[in-house]
Amino acid sequence: MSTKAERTTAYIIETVAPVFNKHGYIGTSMSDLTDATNLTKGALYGNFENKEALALSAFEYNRNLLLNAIDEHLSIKGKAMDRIENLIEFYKKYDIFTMTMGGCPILNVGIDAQHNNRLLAAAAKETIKEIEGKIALIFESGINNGEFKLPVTPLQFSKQLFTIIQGSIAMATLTKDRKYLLNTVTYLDVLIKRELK
Amino acid sequence: MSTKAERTTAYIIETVAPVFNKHGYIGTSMSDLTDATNLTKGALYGNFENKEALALSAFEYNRNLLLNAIDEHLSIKGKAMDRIENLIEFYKKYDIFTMTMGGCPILNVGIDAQHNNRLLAAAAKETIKEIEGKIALIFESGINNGEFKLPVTPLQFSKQLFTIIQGSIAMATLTKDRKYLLNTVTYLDVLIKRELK
DNA sequence: AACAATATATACCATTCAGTATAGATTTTT
DNA sequence: AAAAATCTATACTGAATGGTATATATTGTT
Repeated sequence: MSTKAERTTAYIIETVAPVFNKHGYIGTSMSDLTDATNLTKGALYGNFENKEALALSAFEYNRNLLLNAIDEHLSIKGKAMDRIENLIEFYKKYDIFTMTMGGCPILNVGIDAQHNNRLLAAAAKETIKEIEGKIALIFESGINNGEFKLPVTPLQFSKQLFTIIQGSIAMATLTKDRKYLLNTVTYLDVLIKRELK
Repeated sequence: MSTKAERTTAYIIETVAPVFNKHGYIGTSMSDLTDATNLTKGALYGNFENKEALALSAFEYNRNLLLNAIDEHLSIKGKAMDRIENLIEFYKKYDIFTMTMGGCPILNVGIDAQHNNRLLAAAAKETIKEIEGKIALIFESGINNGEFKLPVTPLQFSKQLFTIIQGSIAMATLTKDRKYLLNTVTYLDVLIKRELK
């Protein structure tokens, strides 16, 4: 069983995560957080050292949700190609998935923190690396199984795939139009099948 | 000849634009702006109604720099395909181009303003539409000249092209690695030539 | 149930925030 | 060059900022 303190710490992170993700590090005030949590400053500062620690925990929380979802979609039974397609299907509905967290945490935090907070910016960058690595592993297994060949290294191919995905996320976010996700990610599906043989 | 007041207004916008673009609307304080301009609040508030008007003018300034550069690269002599390739070459060095303004204004302002400022968010969205339209016009002329055919409408093709470009911009920004621009935009070049015939 | 440990609420701190009134300086016009 | 118009510096608001000290509740342990 978890102690009460652990549960409130978890509650704070969950509640605070979408607020930080939406309004950014500077754009989020401590009073925004006391409003959202219905707790007082004493409670927040009792559980976290300062605003920065809160923001970092909040990002880590969203990041884990995302990485877990990616792992889940990449670990289905079947060929490597099936796993990649399953991931692409996930990104078609990425806007719905990130709804509760208030948008893509990588994009939001990464851009927001760029010139405002070193640790957050580094965390976003690190998350990208992790995702690229996960996708690359699938491509690698597909090559080793003799399932397909790639024109470039698995990591390079993974990077280009994720770049297009992140592009459609950015465009869908900036224009508030989910068609960018649907169309481009669908196009991506066609593209990969053509490239891999 | 321009009056002194017009020149200081222009000076303020130029000086303030990269500050807003880097630190965002909320992340930029009026004292940041007095520091950057070496002017006082009186001067700033004498030339602009408030912080929001300043931020809007700043974005408009960066946006115009970008749109002019795009127009320039799309209006060279030659076939439609040459113009598109010339634009792609421009985006290969986009990080250098946006250096002085502190990064891509569409991405930075669009993401930053998403939940913080309606007008700025709308302005970023509108700029995307304009760029997509400009690119679509070139594709249209290429079709009308019998230069190539497209698998989808010119605007749709333009949107997908720009999505991939914006993806490489986002990734290059988030990871501080310009290889994303080089690789993906190069890949884009190959892709288009294959798709268009 | 009583005590110790911990968690939360309250009231406060100095600082910074966007914005303003006004006086003085500088242009522009006559 | 004098007068009118405009622009900028200074000093100031009240409100909000992140953070803290401390008192009061609420836990967990004996």
